[in-house]
Amino acid sequence: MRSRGAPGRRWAPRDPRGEEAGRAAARRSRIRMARPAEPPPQGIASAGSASFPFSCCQRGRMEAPSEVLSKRREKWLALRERGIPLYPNDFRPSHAIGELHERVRTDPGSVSEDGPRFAVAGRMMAVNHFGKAAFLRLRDRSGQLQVYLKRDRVGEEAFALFKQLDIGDFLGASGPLFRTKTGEWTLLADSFRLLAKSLRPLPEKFHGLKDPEKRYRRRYLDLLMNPGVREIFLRRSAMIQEIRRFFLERGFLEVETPMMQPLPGGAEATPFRTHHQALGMDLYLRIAPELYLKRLVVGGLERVFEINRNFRNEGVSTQHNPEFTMLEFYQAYATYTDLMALTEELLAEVAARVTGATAIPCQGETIELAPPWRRIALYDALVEIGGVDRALLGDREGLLAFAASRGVTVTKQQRLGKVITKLFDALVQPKLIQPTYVIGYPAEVSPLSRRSDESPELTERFELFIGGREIANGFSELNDPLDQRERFEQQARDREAGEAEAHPMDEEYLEALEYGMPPTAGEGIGIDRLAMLLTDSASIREVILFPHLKPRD
RNA sequence: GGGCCGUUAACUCAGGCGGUAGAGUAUCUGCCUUUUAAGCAGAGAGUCGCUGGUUCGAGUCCAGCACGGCCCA
Repeated sequence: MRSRGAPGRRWAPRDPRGEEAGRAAARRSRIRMARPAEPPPQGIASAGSASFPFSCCQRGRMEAPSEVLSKRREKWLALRERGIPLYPNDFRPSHAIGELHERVRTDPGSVSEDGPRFAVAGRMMAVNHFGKAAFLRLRDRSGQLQVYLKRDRVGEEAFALFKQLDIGDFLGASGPLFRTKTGEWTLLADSFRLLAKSLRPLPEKFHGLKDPEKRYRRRYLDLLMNPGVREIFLRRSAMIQEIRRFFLERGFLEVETPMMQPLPGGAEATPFRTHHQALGMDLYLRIAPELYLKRLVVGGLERVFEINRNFRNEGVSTQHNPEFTMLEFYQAYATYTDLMALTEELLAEVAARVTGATAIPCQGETIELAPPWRRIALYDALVEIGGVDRALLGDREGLLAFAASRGVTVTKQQRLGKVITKLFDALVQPKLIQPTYVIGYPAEVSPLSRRSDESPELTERFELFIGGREIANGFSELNDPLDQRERFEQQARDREAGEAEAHPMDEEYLEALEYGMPPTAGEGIGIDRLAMLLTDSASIREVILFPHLKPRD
């Protein structure tokens, strides 16, 4: 039924040699009248019918449509009655709008009112109506272009149709480019077509869409109306591409490991539980890919990385979304020291490529990502930055009292290492604005980390803090299967003592270690947190397209 | 989980001590063939988040609930 022949192509002169012929054809028939109106499909009401086949959902409830919505529906039905195709899909733009801007920038001489014709398609974002002419703005993925529509050029019938169209509709237009008297390059339409009709008005053009709830629930409108939002997600995407390139260049293999796991390991967190019907078994959404990635190192994939989602069944905040994206990477024959150097290089390079500089703005301050970064031992940080008396560090009871005095809540059964990290989170972390590695974590809070050769109660582990937020966590991996078994056993005892998030015993992982894992270092970097950093966003919801929200009702 | 704040037209927001609901944008009608948040004239548009209470009378006061935001845990 759809015409794919010459008549259809006159709207899309992809072959420059066809432009002249196309223009002539366009003059002959300025509006592409549709085939005779087909009878409406069964079950779809026609104009005047009591029930409209449209969603009446307003603010999450079913309601009578407002006047504004009713008007659009009436127009929609009227256009259909006239046989205007509301959703044709055979228009082919000859250029993206950005390509036209590039052309007039680099070769303005080749473009004029008498010059080549172009066909563009996009959403109509604004229109200035005059009596017998109109300016409108079409936006596509690459930019925005003004189109000038004159009745005596597109024809009376087509112009009358245009007057029935709305902001938000998709249009295709073709014609030459000219400059208005204010100097703006504008497409002088020989013809246009409706490509998709909209039934709902876009938010107001000047104030846009501000209500955070509406922005997140209807992110498409947010993307349309708030230019900064689009920039954030373009930058997030660029950031991930640069990270991927960085690791691929260094001989890392990108892999994907299970999201549904029979045992949720690799981190301390409450998992989401799900169920496999056919297998009749419970599964957990992963809280980390760590144990699977290390199995791959056992299997000889000495450098692997994964960028993928983790799920943690915890509260929602400006720093936490139940699902979040994590980069994890593992490198054999490396230590946590090597990873600290690698991470400095990674983040400085990614920041420079994505933002243009290694110094980035962060909530009113400037953060310098160029190496080297500060490194400080956990206990020194507690004393020097957190104001903890050094004499208290080995004294669990004294620390408990100190924690209570600072309003840090610690449960009675929690062991010393846990108290230490809680104090750190409350007293030190918010002050670590410039990139800082905190090193030397107690073994009891690091059940997967290799012990330090000098101080076996500590591990070869670091956490990276930037802007007061934890960005990365890395360590030399524990590859001694006996020590690993003992750590798991201690975790099991902690769990029995009430630590619900203690790491579960994982016999299959231990079996893999028993086959032998080369000395390895591994690290996880929170991609959402990094995106917040590189876009200067205060909330994680600003860097996640569809952050978790409760359903309305 | 706790505290504070918010929810009024499609969008952004006003609504003093309780008395018939307001503006701008958008929409509709008329005029306008180089506008830029176009302009001029006119018109229409609301379950004031939900439920209950107080009151002759509730957008406004009270209670509960829902959703969201910020802070704390």
